[in-house]
Amino acid sequence: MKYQELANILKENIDDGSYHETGKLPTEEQLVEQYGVSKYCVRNAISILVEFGLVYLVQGSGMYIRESKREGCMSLRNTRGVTAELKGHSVKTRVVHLEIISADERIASRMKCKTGTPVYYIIRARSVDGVPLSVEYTYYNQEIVPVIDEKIAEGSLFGYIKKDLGLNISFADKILRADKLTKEAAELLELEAGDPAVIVEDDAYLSNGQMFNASVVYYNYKTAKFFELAEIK
Amino acid sequence: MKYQELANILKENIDDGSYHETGKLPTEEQLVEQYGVSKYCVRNAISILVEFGLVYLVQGSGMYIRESKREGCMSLRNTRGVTAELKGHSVKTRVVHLEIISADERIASRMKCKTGTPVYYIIRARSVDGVPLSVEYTYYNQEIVPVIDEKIAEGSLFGYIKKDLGLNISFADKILRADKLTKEAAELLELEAGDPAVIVEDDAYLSNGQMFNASVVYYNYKTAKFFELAEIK
DNA sequence: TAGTGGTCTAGACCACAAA
DNA sequence: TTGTGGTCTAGACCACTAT
Repeated sequence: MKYQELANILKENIDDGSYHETGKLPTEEQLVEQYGVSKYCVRNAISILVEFGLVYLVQGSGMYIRESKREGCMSLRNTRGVTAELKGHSVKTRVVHLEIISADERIASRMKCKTGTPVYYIIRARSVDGVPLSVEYTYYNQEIVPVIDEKIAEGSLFGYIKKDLGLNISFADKILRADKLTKEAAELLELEAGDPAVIVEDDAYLSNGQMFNASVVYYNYKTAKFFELAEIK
Repeated sequence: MKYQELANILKENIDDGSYHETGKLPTEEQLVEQYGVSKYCVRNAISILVEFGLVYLVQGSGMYIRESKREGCMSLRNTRGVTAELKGHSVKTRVVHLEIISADERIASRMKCKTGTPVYYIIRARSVDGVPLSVEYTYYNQEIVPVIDEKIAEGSLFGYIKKDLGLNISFADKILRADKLTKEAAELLELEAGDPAVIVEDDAYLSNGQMFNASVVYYNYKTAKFFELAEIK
């Protein structure tokens, strides 16, 4: 994809400070000429930069560089796994619990599967640079993901499903709220029961529309921050 | 814009259940023919639906309808104001405090303006159907927004800035976390000090790149939920 | 009025999914 | 193999900004 490559080039240029003097990108026309691609590619590349919050556009005026303060924050939109998100830090995952259970009504409804379907129930605790970050309670439909062992669960489960199983993960619904920590989650986060937590409920789907994973993650309120870029129209 | 109109039509069709039987939209080619527009328009329209989480695309297969459980949830990405977001409910805004102050160093750094710049400092409390939803602490640069009175602050400030002042609001950076409520915020939310809260810090910019508004909003953990759609690539 | 981003068309060809 | 979404081009014209 030409436009993805162009986006990468422009991203590097921005990081290099190549456009620092003017604070804006070359015009569409100039980019078309410089890189020998069509306007379609240029606009597609730019829209990637916009999505990442690197650039904002003003019709009739130009494409301006925008620096955002996402440092140390996690993205809610680009699910690339915590490890990739917080690179440069030591992210460790500990598997607290791992078993296969038979879906009761509650779980079946949550997982959009039949009661009795075998599902993995996994509890994982994550830490960043030695500080607890999150506790995750997650279910995987075993009919879709046949094998998960402790070693696999210590790494990126999404990565495993994509690369090793060859399944196409497509999208996820997330619901985000705050609540008091349960005693159990508090212990794993080295906090007190009743302390606040950001809670993210996550339903993940394959490209065929099947839900394969449902999870609830409790985040350490002292360290976890999320960022979001909103376009206002 | 043809593609925006087409998106609206398709959105209605989806709500009507016109595509219920197959669970998917007509093919791109069919839409091109049916609506007499180019593929460009069709794809732009579809990408709006994708952004809203109404549809997901599978290359080589089709465009599938996707229902998400955003009911009662607020969006972090599409900042249209709480009132529009939660329509069907009675959203009330009470202005707790409103004054003009001179930016000290801390505020000037936060607002990216010079110390001494006059800024509005406003505290607002919102309720939905009589239940407290949020407490907002917000600053507006008075050099950009010259006049805010209590009546204006009771309504949509963004709407006022856009429609009445004719300024172009472009984008916002948000940081999201959880923390314990202060005593003051707890009182306004009818909760206890130390109770959890989702906290959203918001920096809003005009299309010329100027920041005009910074705010911190504390949400009632018993009622406030946010949703987010993540695409996984 | 000139510069620059946004919309739209027509058409070619590629990549992936499903039968 | 056929259907369907994804990429890419060339070119016309519109809408907004800045001067």
